[in-house]
Amino acid sequence: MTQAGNYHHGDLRAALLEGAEALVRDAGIEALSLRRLAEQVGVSRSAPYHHFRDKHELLCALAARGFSELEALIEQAQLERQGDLEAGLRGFVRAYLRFATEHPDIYDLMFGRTIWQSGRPTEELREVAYRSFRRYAERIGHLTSKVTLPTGSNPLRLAQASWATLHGLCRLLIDGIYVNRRDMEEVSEEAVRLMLAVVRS
Amino acid sequence: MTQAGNYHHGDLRAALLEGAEALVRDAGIEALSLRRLAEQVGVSRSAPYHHFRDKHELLCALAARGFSELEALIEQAQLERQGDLEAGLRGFVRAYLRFATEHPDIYDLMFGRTIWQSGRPTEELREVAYRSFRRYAERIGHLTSKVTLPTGSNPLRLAQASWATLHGLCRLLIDGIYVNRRDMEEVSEEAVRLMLAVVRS
DNA sequence: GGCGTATCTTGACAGTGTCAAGTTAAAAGG
DNA sequence: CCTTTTAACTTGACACTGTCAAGATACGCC
Repeated sequence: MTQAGNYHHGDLRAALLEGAEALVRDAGIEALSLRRLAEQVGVSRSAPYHHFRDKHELLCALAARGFSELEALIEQAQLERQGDLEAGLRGFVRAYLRFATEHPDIYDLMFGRTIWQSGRPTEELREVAYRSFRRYAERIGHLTSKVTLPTGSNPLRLAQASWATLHGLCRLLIDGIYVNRRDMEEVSEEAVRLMLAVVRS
Repeated sequence: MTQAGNYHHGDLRAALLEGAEALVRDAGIEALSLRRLAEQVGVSRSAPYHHFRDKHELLCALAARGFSELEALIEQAQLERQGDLEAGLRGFVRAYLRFATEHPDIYDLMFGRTIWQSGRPTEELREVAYRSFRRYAERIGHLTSKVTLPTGSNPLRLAQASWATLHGLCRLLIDGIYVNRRDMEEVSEEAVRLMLAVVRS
């Protein structure tokens, strides 16, 4: 049965993932080809196919890693820093933006249509992705438990809409439509204002 | 000098653009290859290179077309239908979402990192894209000219943040992360509530 | 009618993802 | 300890892709 590892190479699967991440980090996602990756890791071009059915499946594994990191970020966020809702929210938004801009290609992979639209996402990926959002929604729900939302609104919808805002900001930034980082910081503060306004109505 | 057209083929440039759009519409963006396009139009594989420097340049032209359509949508929107701000806004948001979901690949092209991040966008594209947003910002500005925004906010920031929200919603939808269209309609109403709340504070 | 030039074609190259068939080496069973 | 099974890996090949260099073609202009 062999517990996945140390055959000829050692642990090729892990090495591939690590190599892929390095390649993406250093040269961008379009530089990540299976052949190049294989060469860099030091194995033949079709060795990866014994650990990933597809290039697509490798990308899913990469994205899943990203979601794990994002989930940690969400859980560690102090949404109410010393009772100050605005400061807490702003801190979280800033952290989210930093995450996206520090790993733009990974973020693109995590939320991009390559994975979700065309090829079907892995079960593993779907799980960790949805769990991330659920955690976020829970925290937003807890945050708004003491206030009354506008008629028609509810915590889940607010969570979805606010995530969409956050996500849109990140995309505009990492896709290169708005290039000025400083500007985007101010826009993100405006986004915080949007979120707060609905809570305080 | 020959005003761009009717040599051997007739007007290859236009035929290529039309063919590309059809190809994308019918089979998705990943089915659009220059060779396939050339074959479909009925010319040799490298004929397109006499009208577009690159594949990238053809994609830019395609995206520019999309922005023209989007600009028309923005200018025709009735943001204040019979004095009802909420109904007008909701109508616009719905129209924007419809635009994105009806041409998902084109929308992805218009705002995707393929064009804006990696290869530099064409001058033509940059112009029409920025003009679209400027028009939107102007309309939002006009809309908020009668109310007082929260301290720190201003019409431009509001326009940017609200577009980000809209854009984020579209991306989540067309990238296949949220698949339920009905749900997204409700989320978009929540987004409208967000925009309205900040105006009414 | 000849010339220049824009337009288009053919051949070629270096990439890509992926598969089929063969090889190696580690684990399992006697 | 030796054989058998089986997972891991390699090599060769195929059909694609974008792009370029060199050649052929046909149109507009003088």
